[in-house]
Amino acid sequence: MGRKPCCDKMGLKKGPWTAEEDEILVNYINKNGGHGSWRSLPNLAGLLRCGKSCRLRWTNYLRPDIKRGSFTLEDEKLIIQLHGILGNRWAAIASQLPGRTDNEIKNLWNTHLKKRLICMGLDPQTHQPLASPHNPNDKAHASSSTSTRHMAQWESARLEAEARLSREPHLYYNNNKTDSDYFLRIWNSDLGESFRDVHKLESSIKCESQSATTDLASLTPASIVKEEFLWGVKKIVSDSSSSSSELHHDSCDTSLQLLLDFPMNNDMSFLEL
DNA sequence: AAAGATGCCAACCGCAGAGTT
DNA sequence: CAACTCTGCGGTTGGCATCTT
Repeated sequence: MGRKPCCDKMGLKKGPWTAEEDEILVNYINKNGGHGSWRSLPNLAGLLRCGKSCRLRWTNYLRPDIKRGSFTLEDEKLIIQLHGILGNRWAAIASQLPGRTDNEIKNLWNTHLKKRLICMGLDPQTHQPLASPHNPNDKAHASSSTSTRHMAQWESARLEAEARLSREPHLYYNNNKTDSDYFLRIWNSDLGESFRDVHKLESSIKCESQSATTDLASLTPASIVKEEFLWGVKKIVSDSSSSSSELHHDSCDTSLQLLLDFPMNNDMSFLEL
């Protein structure tokens, strides 16, 4: 659905912000305990800017929790790892680096990190070795990347949920509306913890004896915890979603399957470069 | 010293999704 | 349910700073 840009009004100032404008904006937000509606803020605060420009200036520069200064090596490494999982989803990446903005990370990526990956012989988009005509590792890489992609899929969902919760913490307690939020909530609960323990145990048994696992799982308390966990997830979904569509159930089932296959030891070593 | 190239980053633009009327 | 508003996001750009020739 199309919509007119908010900056089409004549007479509104564009370009770099002055110290006076910054001060007006900060004072207004501090005095009113928040920005309220961005659209009406410029009029109320007495700024000749559009709301969008004010929001950008605040979120990228004036916010009190903004971290200034250069990125550390650890930060850069984390950004590269997260980019490998999330791609160009700068906001999701920024949510994992407190005090850093998506714009800042995007700029860092475009000016430094992208080039660094290219220098290392890696494709900055896929993080795979740049295609070479006779690279013997290509085949092995393709098969290993399948499992990595699977884990990345789950991690991506988790990060998105965390990003949402960090923006709107109230969602943690009520009105959870998306699959990722449901899963994060129950995943972090006591039930989720029990499930992880059980699944870890089952996995180790499976390594030792493939055939014994199913019988064991069907008879021990492990299966009960597992069933209880899955029931809990489904219940949260059905309780919270008044209009459950076919699509919703499909994605729920898919996520459940991913959940069951996700590594249980929180080992993120597969992210290492 | 001057001109052009390159790097960097704040800010803008337009799209999309969610919420509201 | 359509029309509209608000907000967030990612891509892109303008302009200043620095480097190179």
